[in-house]
Amino acid sequence: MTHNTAPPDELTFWSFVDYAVQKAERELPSVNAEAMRMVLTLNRATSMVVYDLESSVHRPRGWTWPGFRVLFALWLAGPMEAKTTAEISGMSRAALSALLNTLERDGLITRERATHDRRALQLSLSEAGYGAILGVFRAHNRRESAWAQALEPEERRELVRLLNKLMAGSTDAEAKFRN
Amino acid sequence: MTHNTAPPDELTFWSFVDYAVQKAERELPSVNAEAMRMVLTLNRATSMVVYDLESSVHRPRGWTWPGFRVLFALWLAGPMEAKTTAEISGMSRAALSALLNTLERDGLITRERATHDRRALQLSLSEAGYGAILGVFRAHNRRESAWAQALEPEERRELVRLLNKLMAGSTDAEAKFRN
DNA sequence: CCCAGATGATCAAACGTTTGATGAATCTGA
DNA sequence: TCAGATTCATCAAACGTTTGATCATCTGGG
Repeated sequence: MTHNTAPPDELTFWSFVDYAVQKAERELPSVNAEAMRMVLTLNRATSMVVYDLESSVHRPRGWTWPGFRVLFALWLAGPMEAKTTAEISGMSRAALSALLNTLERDGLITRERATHDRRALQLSLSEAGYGAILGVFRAHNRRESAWAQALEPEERRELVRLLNKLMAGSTDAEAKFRN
Repeated sequence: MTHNTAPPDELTFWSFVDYAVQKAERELPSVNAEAMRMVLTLNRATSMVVYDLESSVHRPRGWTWPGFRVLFALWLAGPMEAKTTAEISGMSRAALSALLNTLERDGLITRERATHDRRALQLSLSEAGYGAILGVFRAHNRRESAWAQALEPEERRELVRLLNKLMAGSTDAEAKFRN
C-alpha cells in the first residue's frame, strides 16, 4: 500500500464496493475498475437475493436452496436421468449425488436404476415431494415478486437481457464451466 | 401437472430458464413469470461467473473464493475487527470464524485480541498474505475483464445501476439479511 | 468376440455455511 | 456497586460443494 488512505469510519456491505474500486484504482493503476465493479456488484446483489429467499422461504420449511432447485426441476420437467438433473440445476454429478441422499432420506424423491443403461439413474418426485413443491414454489415466487418490484417492468427486461448477454459472451472468454 | 408438455429432447443449463418460465406459466396462471425469470437468470449468470473465477483463479492457487474475499478486504481496508470483516465480505460471524482457522493455518492472516475490548478480534494480513494477495488479485481482475468484455461500456454501467437499484429496493421488500 | 477406453455414479477428504448453544467480556440501570 | 442484558467469538452438528479416486457398465474397433 503505497498511498495509504484511511477507510471510512463505517465500512458496510453496501459501501464497500465503492471504497474497494476507488482504492484499487489508486493502488494499482492497471486495474480494470469497471470489470471489478461489475463482478463485485453482481455478486452482492445475488447473494442478498439468495440469502433472503433461503432464509425466509426454504430453511423455515426444512429445505435448502439447492434441494429446492432439484425438486423444482423434477416438478417442471418430469422424471429424468440424474445426469440431466445435474446439468439443468447447475451442479456437478458428485454434488447431486450427495444432495440426493438427503432428499431421498426425507422421502421427497425416488432413485431408480434406468432400464436402458444400468449405470444411469432415473429420478422422480415422490408423492410427498409432489405434494410439497407447489406450496413452496408459491412462497418462493411471492418473495421473488417482492424483489422484482424494485425495478420497473422495462428495467427488469433490460436486466435479464444484459445478464443473458453476459452469459452468452462467456464462451468467447473461454470461461471454465462444469464438465 | 394438468397440461402435460414433454420437455425438449435436450434440456440444458441455458435453455432451462425459458422452459421453466413457460411451463410454470401454463401450470400456475397466478405465477409472476417476470420475477421468476429475473431471479433465475440472475442466479445462473452469477453462478457461471463465480464458478469460472473460483476454478480458474483461486482453486489452482490453493485458495477459495470466500478466503479471497477476506484477504481482499484486509488488503484494501487494512487491519480491522473481525466483525467488520464479516460485514463487508458478506458472511456471518460464525462462518468467518471457521474460515479464519484455514487462513490462519495457512499463515495468511493474524488473529489478535483487541486491546480496547477483550472480546473483539483484530485481523491483519500476515507477511505471506500480503505478498500473495496482489498477484492473485491481478489474475482475478484479468478474468473479470474477460467477462466484462461481453458487454459494451454503457451496458456495464446500466447493469451495475440496475443491480444497485435492486439492492436498494430490498429494504422495501423487508427482505431478510444477515444480522 | 473381446478388450481398451469412455461414461455414469459414488465415495472420501477437505472446505465453507447455517442455526442454535455456550462462554467470556462489556454495558446498563437501579 | 452489581446483577441482568447485550455483545463478541467460538463450538457443534448438519448440510452442500469441490477435487480426485474407484467401481460398474456400456461401446466401438480390432
